[in-house]
Amino acid sequence: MVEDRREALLQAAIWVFLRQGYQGASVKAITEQAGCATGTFYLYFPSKDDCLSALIDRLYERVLAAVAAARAQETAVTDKLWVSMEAAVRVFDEERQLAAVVLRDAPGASPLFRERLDRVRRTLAALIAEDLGEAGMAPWERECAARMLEGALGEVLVWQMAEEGGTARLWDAGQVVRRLFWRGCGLPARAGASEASPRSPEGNVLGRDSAW
Amino acid sequence: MVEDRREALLQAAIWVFLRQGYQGASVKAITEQAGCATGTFYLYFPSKDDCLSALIDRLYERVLAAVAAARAQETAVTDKLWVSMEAAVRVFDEERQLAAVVLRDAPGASPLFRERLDRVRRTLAALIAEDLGEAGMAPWERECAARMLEGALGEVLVWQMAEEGGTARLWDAGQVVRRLFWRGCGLPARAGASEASPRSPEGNVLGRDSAW
Amino acid sequence: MVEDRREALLQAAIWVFLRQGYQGASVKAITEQAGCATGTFYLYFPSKDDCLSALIDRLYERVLAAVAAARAQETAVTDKLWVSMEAAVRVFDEERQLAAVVLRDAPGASPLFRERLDRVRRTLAALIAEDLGEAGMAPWERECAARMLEGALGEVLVWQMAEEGGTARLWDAGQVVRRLFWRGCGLPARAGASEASPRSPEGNVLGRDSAW
Amino acid sequence: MVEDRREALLQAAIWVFLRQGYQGASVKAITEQAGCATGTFYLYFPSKDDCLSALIDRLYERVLAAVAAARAQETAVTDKLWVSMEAAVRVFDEERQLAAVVLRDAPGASPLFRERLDRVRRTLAALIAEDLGEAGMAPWERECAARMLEGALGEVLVWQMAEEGGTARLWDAGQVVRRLFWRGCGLPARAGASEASPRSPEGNVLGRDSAW
DNA sequence: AATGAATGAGTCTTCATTCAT
DNA sequence: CATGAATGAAGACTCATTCAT
Repeated sequence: MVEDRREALLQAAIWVFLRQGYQGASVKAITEQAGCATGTFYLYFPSKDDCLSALIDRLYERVLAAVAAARAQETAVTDKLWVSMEAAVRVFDEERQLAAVVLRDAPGASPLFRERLDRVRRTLAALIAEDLGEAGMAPWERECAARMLEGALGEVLVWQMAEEGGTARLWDAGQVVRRLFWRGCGLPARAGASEASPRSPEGNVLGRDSAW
Repeated sequence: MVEDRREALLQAAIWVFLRQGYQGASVKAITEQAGCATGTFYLYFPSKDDCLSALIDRLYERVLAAVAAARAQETAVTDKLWVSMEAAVRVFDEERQLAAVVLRDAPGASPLFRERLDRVRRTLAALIAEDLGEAGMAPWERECAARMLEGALGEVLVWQMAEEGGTARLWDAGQVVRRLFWRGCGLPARAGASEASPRSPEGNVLGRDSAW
Repeated sequence: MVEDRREALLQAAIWVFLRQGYQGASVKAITEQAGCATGTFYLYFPSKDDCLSALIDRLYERVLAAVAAARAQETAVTDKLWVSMEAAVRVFDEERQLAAVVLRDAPGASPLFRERLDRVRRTLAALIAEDLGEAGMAPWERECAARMLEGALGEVLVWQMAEEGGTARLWDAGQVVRRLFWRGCGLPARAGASEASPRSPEGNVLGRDSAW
Repeated sequence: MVEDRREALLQAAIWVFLRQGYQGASVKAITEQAGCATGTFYLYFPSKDDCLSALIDRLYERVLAAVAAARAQETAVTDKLWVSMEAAVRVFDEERQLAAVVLRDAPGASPLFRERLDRVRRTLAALIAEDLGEAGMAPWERECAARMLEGALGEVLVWQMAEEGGTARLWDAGQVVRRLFWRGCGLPARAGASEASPRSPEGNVLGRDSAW
């Protein structure tokens, strides 16, 4: 089916970009990984650039959708912020390779991607900043804090992805970031937060008694 | 002088990488910007890759030197951490273009750079983690927190560098990150911290009475 | 019907070749213009080359047929030559797009087309040369003159086709060429020749009193 | 020397275009013929297109220069026209391969070349038309006649170039065209014209007694 | 030390042609 | 007959790197 091919190519692109970087990856390498001929790539993407753009869009569609869905469940502003962060971390965790490619390679690949990435980032940052505003933070700090959160999550993701042997503990790391950010913003402690959503097989690494 | 040439080439490389990205920049563009012939580049760098490597090294030499110098002035662990962050922000602010190139382009350019970048990052992260350990944070959280801080500072830097019209407020943004991180880690409030080192012309944007 | 499809493809090919040139035109563009799928093209032509070959053949079949028919009406050699030229111009005028494609694109496209084109040209040139021989011109000049006539008519055609706004006056231009060639060959003036076959809507542009 | 390389590439391009056509010729084939590497081509021409453009310009620079020089020697209008034609034929004869490439391949290669070619053609046609005007021909016929002459000379050139075995008699053929055109325009016979400039080794093929 | 012309491997992309449906 | 997705060879062009001067 048409969508299967496109999907296979996108997955292959993620796989190859992750290993060779965007610039280092040739279209030939992608199609070989996808199991089709070079020309086939161009039946699904106008250019190599458009392929990466599609990946960027894909990641943020998923993040935005998850965040929107999570927020819809809550009424209180701080609750919305709290679940938003969780939703974002969850998507990063589930789509870790896609996320690593987009967050690591796209910014340096070309101003084009930077701009595209920034559009969605601004959307997310605006959401977070809005929440923080309602929580009483001044405008400029809000923006900084929102960007800080994005950078922190991205870095933690890329860091964990680089760990050898599939021992990545993205989810746990995401929880740490969330907690630290939360407290840093002076928001009210959330009792039992950490136990609420253990996701890593080993269970939540943060003990109940942790000052965290 | 030999060092002048090398320096001119490094500056030219920063200038060109910042605008075209690492992969998008040709050696020819760099030498033209530096005012010398293409071949001359190879008298000072074995390859284009080595040029970026030199920039990575340069940034971290400066960061590490500044951090070390700042720490030497303090005795208390929390004080060391506090001034370390300030020192890092100061270097990022002073070498903003260099920092933007290294933090934005290097990770996506090749595994080679990722590795090199990671070596120094680990050094810094270890320092921060050590401080946090003495401040009572558990080992795993410490690492996460350290990475988070690095990611946050990098993101805020790149974000501000992208702002049009030279209105970048790197220093202010760095302060916000520092404060938020500090509180997030549950470290004791530092009275009057923000007023201690106003660097942006407009003065510190965070008013004395800010909850921050 | 089968012939309809083939005809539609040939018309589409003319349309596309005229705008993009033979090499610049893709089979896909032709089939899109013809309203069918890419593969369908190959049910009617073994290759893209054969399609242009078919157009070359088509033009010269028509020219040769018209010339033959016109000549059959006359008995005197000079009369045969005179009406031959008129017949050729008429076909070029009626099939101006086809003629423009064949005369403009085919020679440069490949030795293959040059050869094919040349075969028919030789046929026509031989006819003309024969007439000129009976009119007393030496063998070598006859050949030159015949080629000259072909080149002149082709050039005038392409020139007029390039004129903007559909103001092409192919027929008139053809008449001028015919007259000039006729006199150039030292053939006896043909009284009232120009009035005999006004074809352009505006009527013959050459007034009766013209030295021409 | 720099100009040598460029010249070698242009000559190689003529050689290859003549045999394979413009589109059929690869840059690799040109550089191999010129004895240098593929990339070298791009040190001298921004693109393959620019190479053909340079050839077009070169041909017409030479034609225009020769025509201008010839005209400068004459005062009477008909003399100017007469020597103009001779000059053009001489250049076509001397630069026969260049001329064949430009006249045969350029028109079909792309609208770009058509336009470029047409600019110079208009210049030449205007000159001829002007002369014919002073000789009493009506405006519209003048233009037709000028184009006709261009087409005739071009066709005769390409025709002769296609002859096998280097037996091309371009100069002779050009003389025939000139004579026929001259008489066709009703211009006064030029006594002994043909004997004035025998150029082909075999001597002028047109006997003194020829009606021509 | 400096130059910059030359190299040629490698890239993205196009497109004539095929063939399973 | 018709389709149009798939193919893969080929081509224009780039650019890091070298080296004779």
